[in-house]
Amino acid sequence: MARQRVTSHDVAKLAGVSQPTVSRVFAPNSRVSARLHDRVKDAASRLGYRPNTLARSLTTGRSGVIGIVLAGLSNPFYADALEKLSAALQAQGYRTLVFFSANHAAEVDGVVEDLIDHQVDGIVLASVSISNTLTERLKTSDLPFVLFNRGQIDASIPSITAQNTLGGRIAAHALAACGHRRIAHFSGWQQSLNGQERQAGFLQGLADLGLQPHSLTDCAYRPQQAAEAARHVFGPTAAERAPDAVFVGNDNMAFAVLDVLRYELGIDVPGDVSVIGFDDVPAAASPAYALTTVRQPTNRMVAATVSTLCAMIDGTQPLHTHIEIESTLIQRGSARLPKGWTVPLFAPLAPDLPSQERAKIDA
Amino acid sequence: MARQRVTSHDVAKLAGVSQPTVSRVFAPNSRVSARLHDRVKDAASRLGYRPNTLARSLTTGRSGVIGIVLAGLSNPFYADALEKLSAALQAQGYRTLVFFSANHAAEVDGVVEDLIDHQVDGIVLASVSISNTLTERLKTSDLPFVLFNRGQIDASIPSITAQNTLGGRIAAHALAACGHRRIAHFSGWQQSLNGQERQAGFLQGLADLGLQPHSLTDCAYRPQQAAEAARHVFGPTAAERAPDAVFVGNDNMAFAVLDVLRYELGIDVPGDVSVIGFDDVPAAASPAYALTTVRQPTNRMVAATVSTLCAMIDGTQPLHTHIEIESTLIQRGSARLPKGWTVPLFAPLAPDLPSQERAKIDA
DNA sequence: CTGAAAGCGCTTACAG
DNA sequence: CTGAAAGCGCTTACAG
Repeated sequence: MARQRVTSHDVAKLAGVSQPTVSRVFAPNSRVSARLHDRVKDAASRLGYRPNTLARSLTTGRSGVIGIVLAGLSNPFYADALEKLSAALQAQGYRTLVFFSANHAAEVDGVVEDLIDHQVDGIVLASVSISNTLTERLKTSDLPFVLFNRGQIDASIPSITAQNTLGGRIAAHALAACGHRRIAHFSGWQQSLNGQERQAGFLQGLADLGLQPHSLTDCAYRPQQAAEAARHVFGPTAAERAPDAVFVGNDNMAFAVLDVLRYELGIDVPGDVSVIGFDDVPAAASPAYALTTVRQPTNRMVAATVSTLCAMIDGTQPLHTHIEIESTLIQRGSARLPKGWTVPLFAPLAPDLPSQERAKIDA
Repeated sequence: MARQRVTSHDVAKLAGVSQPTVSRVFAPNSRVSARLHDRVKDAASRLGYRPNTLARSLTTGRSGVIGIVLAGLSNPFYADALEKLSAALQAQGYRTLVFFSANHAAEVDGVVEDLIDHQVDGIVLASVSISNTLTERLKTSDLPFVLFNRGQIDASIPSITAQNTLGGRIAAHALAACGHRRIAHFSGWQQSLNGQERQAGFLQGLADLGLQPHSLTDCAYRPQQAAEAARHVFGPTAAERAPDAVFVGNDNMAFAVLDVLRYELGIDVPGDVSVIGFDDVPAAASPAYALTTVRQPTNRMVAATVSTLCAMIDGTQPLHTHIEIESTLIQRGSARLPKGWTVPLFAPLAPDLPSQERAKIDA
């Protein structure tokens, strides 16, 4: 099977030049006389020649491909992010090798070895479950990588997230402003920093107001678990008095909660219960959900991720190891906020991780 | 920047063997004595050696990567398909290089050149807008490729789709069985075979019953255009009598139609109007939509795609150039079908493209 | 500006 | 089973 038969040697022969000259004609910045240049271009197009990227990568040591590791695409936040990451990377001249790894840490680790074998120039880790041993491995591998939408205790590892803690705090204040006092939280995975921070912010927000949470349920970012939690906490068999509001750890879970509330339990949202999500995925804007939610600005998170990674690849120390993009509340119909209510200005939070640098970006 | 420093030479030196022996230890089927094998493995793990895939690819001529070209992920059908394609390919030992290309044919073409340069072993084209010149180019390039969810007039090009024509026909019969007589179609892109076939099937189904369509609107697979069409056809300013049912070219557009009908126009679905979609994406099952739809069996389409592509890569002629996977109606709440209604058994359709082989798979 | 030479890190006949 | 040799298709100093 001889695909891609024609090489620079063939072109050289036809054009009557040396092989390196052909190579130079196709190199970004090379000095070749106009005469030879044209002769080579001519021969190349007659032969249908295109440089073999693999061979180029082998000599230059740069493959021009970035690996992206994702848990999956069933959460539209990641589908959107992947598409945007890929576009932004492509704009920088990179291709993207995409790996999906379910949430087993072992699997993620294997995937990364694979990525290293393929000589990727850098990695974006966008999977929530990344073992610390893996990030350690990656650190020693000397391969540039950044965590997308995934915090990390280790302050030296570059990561880009939204303001998770602030977002949780905003949600608590908003729900309280609706008049609710029995506010539950169906949280994201409490083994992930994202999940922890959103919950911590939520508790902080309640504390600001002298409130206690109705209950805290770890739903692990799984819609099914969130639906279960909704049945459990709002259903007829609930042990204690049901909450009158719930802050859900992400939109994808919030949709499941809304479905259970409205169509299984016959609860009116926001008449009886208010719901606030996190992410602002496209479906949140659909009138079928009209989900009030804390927005993660994907575009800016992607831009920060790509520029950080590119800087690292080019050998520049990134300015900030951790970048937090502003989270804002998007008001729609699932929480009965008073007209004209706006998020209060909080005193800046003491960083919950003292060693962690934080850069608030507002471009 | 010396990443991946350690090579087979380093390992060879440490293990006291020749470099090719190291190579053999890491090759799938090589004969190496147990003693040397262990010594090499040992040295390799002490050095943290892993074979350089790029170098291997350069010599073997196989990169182990498959290119996937997609228009985008905003349609959850493709998000789901991408994840499954990637998993199935990975199970066959392939990695996936993913390219998104908006719907400009020129862009898709550029992407494919890029893929060829990267020495992919094969390509899955899952973008609706692929120029015929491109498929021609691909054919001459001698690179195995298959069209996923995208038909092609040229019968020699392998493609895997659902039974689009049959699906459209089923939708027409189902809507008629609801008692509707003014049935509109908001179609998929009429420049694509998928869109054409679904519409042709729909018209055929109506013709079976002696019916005429209320109207045909090409919505190009864009939810926005479908929403526009809904406003236009069902809105108060509609020129003629509004339809009482609509078959929408895919689910993603159907959601937009449902939103307009219910929340902008106050039309009861299915009380006033029945809606049927195409795809059966996960959100169709949500009670917020409860969309009755023609199912495209993604799993089986993916399996057929991967096995066809792998066969081609291994030099086997694929048994069928065109594989159509069975389409079935999923009954939910957006069409008021009589209890117990089932799809009639149709006489097989004369193939609308005489030259095209068709294989109905029912595994 | 251009060519001859060496090398990127593997694999694969070819001998032994 | 194992090693010496050649080669995959490029790029990059090195001379000229």
